[in-house]
Amino acid sequence: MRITYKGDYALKTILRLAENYGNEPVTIQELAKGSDIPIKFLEQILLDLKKGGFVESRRGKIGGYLLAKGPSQIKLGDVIRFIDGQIEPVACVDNGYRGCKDINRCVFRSIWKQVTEATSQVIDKVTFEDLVKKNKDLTSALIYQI
Amino acid sequence: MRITYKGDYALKTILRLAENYGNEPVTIQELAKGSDIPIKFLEQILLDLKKGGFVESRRGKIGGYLLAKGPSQIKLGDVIRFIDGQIEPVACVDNGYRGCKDINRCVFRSIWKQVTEATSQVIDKVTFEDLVKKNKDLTSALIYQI
DNA sequence: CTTATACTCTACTATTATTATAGAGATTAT
DNA sequence: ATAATCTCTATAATAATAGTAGAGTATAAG
Repeated sequence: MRITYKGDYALKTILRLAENYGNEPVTIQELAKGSDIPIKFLEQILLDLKKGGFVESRRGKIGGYLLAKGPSQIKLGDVIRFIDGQIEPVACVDNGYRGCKDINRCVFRSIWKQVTEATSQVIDKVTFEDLVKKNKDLTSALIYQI
Repeated sequence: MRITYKGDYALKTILRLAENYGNEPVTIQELAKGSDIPIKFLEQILLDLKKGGFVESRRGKIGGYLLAKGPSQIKLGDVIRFIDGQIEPVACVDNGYRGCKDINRCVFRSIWKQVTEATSQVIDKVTFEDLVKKNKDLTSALIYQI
């Protein structure tokens, strides 16, 4: 698995919208500025996320973006897989793969499967509800420190 | 972590040399042909692996490549890290990273660390001695099947 | 019904990493 | 000497990533 900038931006944006869940839509402008993301790049990412069913949009004067479902219903792994593709470290773990002559004899393949499985365990057990909570705790802990 | 073709070739080559451990050097020619790797590409990879202390070479008529240490002393993770770089899914897990404004408040960071840790657990516990054995078992099982 | 605001869509460009390919040079066993 | 083999550097082709540009569409509000 490799998280690209696109993926990183997508995750940050979803987190931001998760924190805003239940409130008014947030504009691309605000999202971009708040997370330090190039606005035109974020536009594309948001369109993707919309196609993926993660966000909804409203046009016009009081437009912006909203989470399409509750933060508890979006797993971290869902977004990662949708934006950055399969989490496998090599293509050969994928079922459609036909690059290797004798894939069934490949001792590495089972290793990649183990890595994939271990990674899934981590990213599929965390929802954005968890992340919102965690983020709140982190921030308040920091304030308390000061 | 992402295994590139270069990494894949490197692993296959080390495995091949591990199987040959204790015997005569194997030429690039043979290694390339046996694992279906472009020969000129493999040349470069072998030079890298030599710099990394994984293999030794002999020039001249009966030249070729040898493993520089015992298969039990080479972990899968060693080769992966050396050839394909850090196994972290994003750069920010790396200590030198300074891309994020408030990295200490990043809820994703701990996730990436967990993924990294889980991946290490898999790739650092397997040596090429293990892989040679596993490969032998796999092959004989296949023969037995026929 | 006009206007300002905000999302939508498609095309294009720059940069970097990956995956090679090419060819001249150096070493060594025979 | 010479044939076989590794060594080294440069270059090229392709694809992925990251970002930019601009014209178009929808909508709330006056």
